[in-house]
Amino acid sequence: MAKTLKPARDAVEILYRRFYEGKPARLKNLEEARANEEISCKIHELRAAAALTQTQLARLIGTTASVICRLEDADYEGHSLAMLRRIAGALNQRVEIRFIPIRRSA
Amino acid sequence: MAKTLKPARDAVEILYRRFYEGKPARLKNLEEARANEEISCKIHELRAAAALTQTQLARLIGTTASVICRLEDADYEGHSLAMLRRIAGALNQRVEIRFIPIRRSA
DNA sequence: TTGCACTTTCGCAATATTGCGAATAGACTG
DNA sequence: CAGTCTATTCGCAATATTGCGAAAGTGCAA
Repeated sequence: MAKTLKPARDAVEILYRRFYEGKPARLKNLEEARANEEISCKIHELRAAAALTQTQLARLIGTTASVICRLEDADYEGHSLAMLRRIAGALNQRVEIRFIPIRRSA
Repeated sequence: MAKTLKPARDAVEILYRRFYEGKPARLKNLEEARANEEISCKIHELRAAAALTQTQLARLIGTTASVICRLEDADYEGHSLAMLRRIAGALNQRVEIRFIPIRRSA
């Protein structure tokens, strides 16, 4: 109440301050969630770009539509390299993995 | 016997022709093996660059040295995104994943 | 040679991911 | 409306990855 913070710009910023700012563990979870979401999104984009249905892609990699659906769910946390490679292979892509340094802002 | 191939340059090329050329399944396995080897190598390099022993890195990510050793084994096929992220996180890196189109040479 | 730190290999239990069918929901068309 | 195609959710078995200790293999220095 006291410290007179300058007013937050919007709801997102308010929520960020309340739940994440200065809480490394939560920030880490947030980053993981974003990373998973990104992968799900890429899989969906790749499939869409190839103009395939979930069932068609599933058959290409030897599994079922429900599995593809699970992979494209942004909340899915079980992404594996093996599955990414299977999908990439079916769509004539390869998976590149890079480790990128993070500059920590103290 | 007949077709009069021009002589192969070296043993590697001979072996390549005998076992891989024109055999997509084997080429795919070869590519996977190379990808796994590359990841193992990167993990090792990252750890070396951070000047950590396997035991030290293991403690950073909450596991044991034997696990790290397994990951750095070039023949290991079980690399997972989860583990790569744990290692990256401990070493202040992030894992970037990209799908890259393969130009198929017919 | 011994000691010491580090690495590697092995086996098995614990956990996580995948396989897959069934049921449901949504969108679109005739 | 029914019919069709697509997407989503659920549960559980099958497979894959991880956890972890014990034992043995390296390399180096005293």
